[in-house]
Amino acid sequence: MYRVQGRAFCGLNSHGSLHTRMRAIETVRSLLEHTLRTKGYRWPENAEIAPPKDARFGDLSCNAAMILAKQAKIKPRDLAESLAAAMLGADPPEPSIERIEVAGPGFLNFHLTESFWRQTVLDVLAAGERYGASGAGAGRKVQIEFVSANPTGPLHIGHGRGAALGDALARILRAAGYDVATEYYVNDAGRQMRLLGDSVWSRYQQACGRAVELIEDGYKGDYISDLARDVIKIKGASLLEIPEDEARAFCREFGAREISEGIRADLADFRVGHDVWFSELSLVESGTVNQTLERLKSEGLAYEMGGALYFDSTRFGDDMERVLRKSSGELTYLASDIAYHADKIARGFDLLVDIWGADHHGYVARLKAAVSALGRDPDMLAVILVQLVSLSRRGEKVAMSTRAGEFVTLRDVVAEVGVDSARFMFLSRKSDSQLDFDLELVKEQSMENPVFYVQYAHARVRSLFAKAGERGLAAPEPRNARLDLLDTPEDGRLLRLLEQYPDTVAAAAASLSPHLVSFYLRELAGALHRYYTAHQVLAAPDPERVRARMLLFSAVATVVRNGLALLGVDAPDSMRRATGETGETGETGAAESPEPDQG
RNA sequence: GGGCGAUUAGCUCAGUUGGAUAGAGCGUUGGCCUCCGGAGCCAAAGGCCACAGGUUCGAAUCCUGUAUCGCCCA
Repeated sequence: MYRVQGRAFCGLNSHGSLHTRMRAIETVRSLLEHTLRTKGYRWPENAEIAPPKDARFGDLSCNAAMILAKQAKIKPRDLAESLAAAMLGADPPEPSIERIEVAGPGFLNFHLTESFWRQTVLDVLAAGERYGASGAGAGRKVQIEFVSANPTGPLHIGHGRGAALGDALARILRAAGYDVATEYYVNDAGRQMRLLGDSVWSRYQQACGRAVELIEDGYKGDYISDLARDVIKIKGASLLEIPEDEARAFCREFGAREISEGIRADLADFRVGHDVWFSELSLVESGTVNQTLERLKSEGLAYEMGGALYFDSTRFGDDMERVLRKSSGELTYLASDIAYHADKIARGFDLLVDIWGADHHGYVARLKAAVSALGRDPDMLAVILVQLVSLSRRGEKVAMSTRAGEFVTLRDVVAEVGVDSARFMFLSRKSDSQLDFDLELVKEQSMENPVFYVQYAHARVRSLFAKAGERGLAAPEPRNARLDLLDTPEDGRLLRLLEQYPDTVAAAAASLSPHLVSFYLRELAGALHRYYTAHQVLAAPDPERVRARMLLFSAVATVVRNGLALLGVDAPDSMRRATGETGETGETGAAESPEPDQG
């Protein structure tokens, strides 16, 4: 997470900071790199400077000597000793380094001065909500495509996981200095849309009294009947009078539009927005798909056989050729997916991130092959596969069917547990592990759901400041504050964590892993709670100490707030109000009866 | 039959891309309110990192097999 150099995701990590003051890792690295140069060594490729897991090993630890030892033909510890001596004797001396120790097989352990860490409070307060932001991404253009569910039904909880992930990733990458665009690809062409239209059409006919069978493989949820009733409200029975093709088309377009609007509303209520909604149909109708296929053909990467058109993806590492256009003339999803990604590439993105459900993993190889075929490095496409979410209630699995009464839609789940809980839960797991989402545990607000633990840390500070206001204590001025009074172990812990935050954000961005932020926040909140128990703030021994601790707490609250903002989670001033309700006030019915709707 | 992902404490999960004595929360057990919010804090117990080999100074991490679970494909 704190790698200083090496291969991060697609090589996108680099360095940069909004702060004029050197950060801890940069300080150490710069000193060590300079020392290595004077001794004729180069910085080893995979060396890293990172906080060790055991605080006894100092603030930052580096393994460079162990890596260099082999080529230098020196014992690792001997090399480390000579490097340490050289660094301590550097001219001019590095004032923020207190001491350097050689330990274990040859680690260099750096202890920085307390006054270095105390400066972090000023950094945080000066940067405010920008603290943690960096230029690490150097403005590189990243596109994140996520959710992209077919507009054939409401979003379910699995989509929610992808939505939370994509949205948080966008926020994190923006904070880390990337130029981010988010996009939803609407599969509004093809067979599934026909099935949707036909499903509504058959329900419509039934509702109008015509005895027809439901179509095979059609969509069967209650929302289909609802759509059919909506059609009747608009059109009455008039669709029965027009040619059937037109009636089906109307049902299809109407259904897709209604469902799309529902999806947008669900996402908005989940605090997720996309910059662009991109229509598959528009690619087909504009001829872009056919142009792309022609291009592949002319380059010898696609060929006709038996009336069908094949993409020769095997030459790019896929294990079989893939059909682009069936002999019936129908285009496959892959055909428009390739055209879509060609379009993305043409828009000049440096990195494309696709977030898919794990059940689509079979598409990764062929789409990467497509990117290669389009003449680009396949690693410019990063596919994040989100494992499925299993829903349970008190340990009992909740069936993920569309049967009435099951809480399967994202909307229902969010109405029950709240946006904050749901988002934090999704973002507290790495994306490629399966997630068990227990509705009762999440709702109970027990520590099984750490969002409250983190939010409480923020609320604690805020209510403390409210109390300070009641007592006539003014918010202290950072200038001239006696930060040297932040001298307990608990102070040191908080200060170091505050300093780590920008690295955490940059690491989360570079590895496309929002869960690093949520784990960080749990640690920071824990350190705050511990501090709170160990020391008094407003009732500290002397006024200077009160001011110093208030500044520290203010900085902690800022970082908690900033971190939660990256996850799209609220940072409340008080936990006294119900936290399950968020964003919009619950619309009537949403949180009402959990009983199966017998209608 | 092929492929992808997973397997770490009783449960849910981290583990900084190969580093030092493997961590957290929940649960269990035992402590902490004269004190700014106890939705909190402290401590203890709990591990053959699925299994077997291999690579090297060093492996939960990388390689090869095997087992189990989930999912895709034919």
